[in-house]
Amino acid sequence: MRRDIFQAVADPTRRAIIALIALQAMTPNAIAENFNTTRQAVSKHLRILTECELVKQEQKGREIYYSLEIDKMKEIDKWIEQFRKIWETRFNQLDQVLATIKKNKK
Amino acid sequence: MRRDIFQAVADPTRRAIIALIALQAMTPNAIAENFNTTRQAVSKHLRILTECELVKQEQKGREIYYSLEIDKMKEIDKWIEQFRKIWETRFNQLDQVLATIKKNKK
DNA sequence: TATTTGCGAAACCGAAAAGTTGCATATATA
DNA sequence: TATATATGCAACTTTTCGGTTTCGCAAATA
Repeated sequence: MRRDIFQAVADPTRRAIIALIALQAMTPNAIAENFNTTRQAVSKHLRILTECELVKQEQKGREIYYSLEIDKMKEIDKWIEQFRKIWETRFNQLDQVLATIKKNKK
Repeated sequence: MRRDIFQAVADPTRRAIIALIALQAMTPNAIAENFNTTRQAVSKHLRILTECELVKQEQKGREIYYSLEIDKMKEIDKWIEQFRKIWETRFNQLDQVLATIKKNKK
């Protein structure tokens, strides 16, 4: 069981679930209605998402509402940041090259 | 074969390879030296990364240099963006709440 | 109280993935 | 030219993953 956030996000259904519950909490049944799978399959995805703390539960009677733990998503953003730095640097360099060309044309 | 960028990035070894070749191109042998796996395993990872266009090759004699296709990483960033919006909004809301508390204290 | 509903957990299955081994090919080098 | 080196590719094995089915439990409802 690897259960890290990148592995959790690798599955397209789980990404869809994440997007679905990002703004409002939903029950497993309600979530499952949006997909071509059974409630149990969704339940399994939710367990994986819960295990890596991407999702939190709130029990209301016999219903359980799942919602996104948005802060956890920042971990992915944090990993991406190192690459963002690279492409921003390159963009600035390209920008300078273009500026130089423009200057020389005058 | 799913071969999408999220599945590619799910593997920790592949993430390490990506980080390794982000700044300078490297040969499979040189990359493999950084891990506890065989060259063939690394080669397989590189193939997967190449297939989803995260990595590009440059042949030099009998050596092949692999480097990161940084633009492709933007796809992950793009997906994260929708959530960044959410947490930034919440942060601003929290900020307002704090400002209001401060104001009322005066 | 009996039945329905919402849910998680375990057992099972088929497909896919990750790693290993062995081999083929092309480029260096002695 | 013979050998060593760098690499990719295919076959095979083991593990993991996603899904379904079945079950049990608790809460709602008739």
